[in-house]
Amino acid sequence: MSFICRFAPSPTGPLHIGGVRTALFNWLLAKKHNGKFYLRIEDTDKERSKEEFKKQIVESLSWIGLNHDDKEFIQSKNIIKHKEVAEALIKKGFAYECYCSEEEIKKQKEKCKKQGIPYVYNRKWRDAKDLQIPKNVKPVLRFKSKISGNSIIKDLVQGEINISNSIIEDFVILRQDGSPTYQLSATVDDHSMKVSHVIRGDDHKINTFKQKQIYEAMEWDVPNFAHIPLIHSEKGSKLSKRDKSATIDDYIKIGILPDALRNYLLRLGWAHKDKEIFTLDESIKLFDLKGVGKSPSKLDMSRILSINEHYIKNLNEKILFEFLKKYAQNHKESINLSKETSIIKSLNFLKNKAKTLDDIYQNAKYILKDEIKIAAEDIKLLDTNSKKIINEFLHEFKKINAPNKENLEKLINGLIVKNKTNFKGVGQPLRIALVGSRFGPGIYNIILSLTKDEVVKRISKIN
RNA sequence: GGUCCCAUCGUCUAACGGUUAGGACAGAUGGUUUUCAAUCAUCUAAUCGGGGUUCGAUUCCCCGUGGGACCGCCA
Repeated sequence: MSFICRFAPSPTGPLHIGGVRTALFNWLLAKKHNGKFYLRIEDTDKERSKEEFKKQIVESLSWIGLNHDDKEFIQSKNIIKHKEVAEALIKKGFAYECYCSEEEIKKQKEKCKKQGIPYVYNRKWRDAKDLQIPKNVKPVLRFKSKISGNSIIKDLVQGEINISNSIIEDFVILRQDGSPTYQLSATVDDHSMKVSHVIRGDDHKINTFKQKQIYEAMEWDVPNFAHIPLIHSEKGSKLSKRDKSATIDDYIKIGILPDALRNYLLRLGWAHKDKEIFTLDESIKLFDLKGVGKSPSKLDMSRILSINEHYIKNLNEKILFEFLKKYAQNHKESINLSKETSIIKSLNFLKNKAKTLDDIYQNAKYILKDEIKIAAEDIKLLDTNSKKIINEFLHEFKKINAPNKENLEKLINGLIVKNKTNFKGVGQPLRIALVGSRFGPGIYNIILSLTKDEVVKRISKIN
């Protein structure tokens, strides 16, 4: 059996994390079975579709490594084909024109609401040979849905879903302006792309019953369906693009690594025993739809951070630096070329303090910037005694030709004894002088990550 | 309101019908340390309720309850 999967977002907003997970599951299944993974941009809503969103979607997917086969499909380019299928459905007796005005429909809905009964289009024009066609109304084309009986879909995640056909109305497949609606376009495209597995969000479940009828009317093979539960916001409702930390850009902005996000998303609603960390290869090998749970899961930022931390700690420093460099370029200030080597050298301790690329960037600021600002609260800590101590340090430090951990340790231990203080008594003022804050990396790490001149310059400034 | 779906620690989840209900994140406590972190050790914490079926139910069935999705000429 061939596996042809697809991710079909509409470019009406930035890609959010639920969409990324849907794409991931499709991608994983395709890779696992040596199949295809396509990207289809569903841009038939001309009003809301924007080129910038399409770009953002494509870039986000490529950022997280979900590369698609072939060029992306642009749905609007296939409209002619969709209309041909609409024609064919008319010929086969599965579609009809409906001349109800929008007001008429609206009235019906209100009436139903008042009576407390569910609205379904009343099929007025379904068999309306003797109805007078109004001149001022342009028709829509509706699909002739089944009226009686039940329909079942065998969902690969949800199991069998059984509904009564009476609740599926005669849905619109061609708008007043003649353009195809989602139900038609998606079905026609899935068929012509030979999609074998449609993996999408839970919110499409009802659509499946509509689309299935189109497949059957056209005598096309019906693909497999898998509806995965939605991701909920921390509040517990469907994730919307307005939620904070919903779009993938929100995560990129704080410096989440693509692999970490991929790993997090994989584990959200899917598990393989007690395993938490999955390399890309492992996830391809181990992923299956059977392991996908049926209940929605909530987003958990601290979990994302923790996984990200894990990936940062385990990343080769050269690669980590490339991420950092790119991150700084896009979201902060570019890293000056002259600072590159000292940053790479310092990454081994910087990364141990970081949950995100932004943390690394912030902690590395004292290397990146030639001027350091001392926080107001920390200036207070530099009293006369600590100034005296760091001046003594400076005096001795200048004599050292090549600073290393050993000779620095000797120097500082000497100062501790001489001043009858402890490590903190020497370390804290030094850290403030060199980094601008009482928080920061270990004091030896700081000194050795700066040039001798730079250390001298910064300490000399304190007086 | 109608239809459909779901239900294990706060969160993500594991557990052929037989486990002291496991792991991870978060939280708490202690050790280490040079500040913040990190790290190590320990701890707290869950099968929504009620009925069945069964020798035995987290697991199967029914009913409640709670949560969610859908109900567009959006996708």
